[in-house]
Amino acid sequence: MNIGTASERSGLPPKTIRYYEDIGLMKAGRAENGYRDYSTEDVHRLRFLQRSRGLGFSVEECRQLLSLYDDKERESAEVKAIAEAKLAEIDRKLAELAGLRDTLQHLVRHCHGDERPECPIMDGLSGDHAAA
Amino acid sequence: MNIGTASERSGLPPKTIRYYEDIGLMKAGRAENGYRDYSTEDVHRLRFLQRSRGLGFSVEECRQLLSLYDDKERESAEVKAIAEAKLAEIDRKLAELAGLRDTLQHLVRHCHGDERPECPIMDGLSGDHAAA
DNA sequence: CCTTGACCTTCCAGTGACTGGAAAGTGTAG
DNA sequence: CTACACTTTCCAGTCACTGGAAGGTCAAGG
Repeated sequence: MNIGTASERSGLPPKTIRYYEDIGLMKAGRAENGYRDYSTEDVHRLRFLQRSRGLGFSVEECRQLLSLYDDKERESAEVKAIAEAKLAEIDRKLAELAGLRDTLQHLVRHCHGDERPECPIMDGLSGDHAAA
Repeated sequence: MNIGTASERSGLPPKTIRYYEDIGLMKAGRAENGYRDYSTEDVHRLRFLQRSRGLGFSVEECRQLLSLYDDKERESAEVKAIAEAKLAEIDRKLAELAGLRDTLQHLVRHCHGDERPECPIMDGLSGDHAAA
């Protein structure tokens, strides 16, 4: 199947699929006319990539995951370790983002938001106390 | 004061301060020897930038915020609108990240993580059911 | 006075993960 | 036959820095 179809079925834009090939993440066969040719298995690998990226794994982590995916002898412990590290990272990001949210919300709540120039948001961003 | 001192006091690396000057976000005076020269007010603006960026505002948003910061006649409503839009965006990101976390945690919890090759994480990443 | 080393300058290149667009070839439907 | 969608490659741009090279400046120690 052509790249357009593989794109639809995997949820990855054609540009991204070509990019993944460029960086050696996913190579496809070629038809006689020079067009890339994708098998159903290829589409599975693309979906795998689409999901992993969507779950926050970096391209390099996807490369690892993909090689484990291909390795039928791999140990599940290896996969679990990678996933757990990523989970911890997501938790860190969540906490950080929640902190930002609170600071910003505090600022917004205390701003009267009218035509006057006084603004606690500005004060909060420029002051020396607390914040992020 | 030199860029190194301004860097320490603002929390921004010298490279970043020069970069901000490059993109016209923050220009500094020059001493006779050609070194950049920062005033206390400059350091305040740098801190403002450091905080705003840390709170997730893009450089372009910081540019807006900074011009409002400089405009003593600005209306707080304007600032509030920008901050509220950013808050909504952070909430979206938080929800998305929480979703990822749940999916990944589910996967990790169901993986026995031993020497066997069977792995629910891999299945979850490659399968067609569910996931973010 | 000279050297050392920390600091400063500019400029160019690279990061991650794409995305956009140009120019040209291919396939298909009317 | 023509239009148009799809494909190819390649080059450039995005965002917000960051690294490094090559060279100028400055204060302290010998």
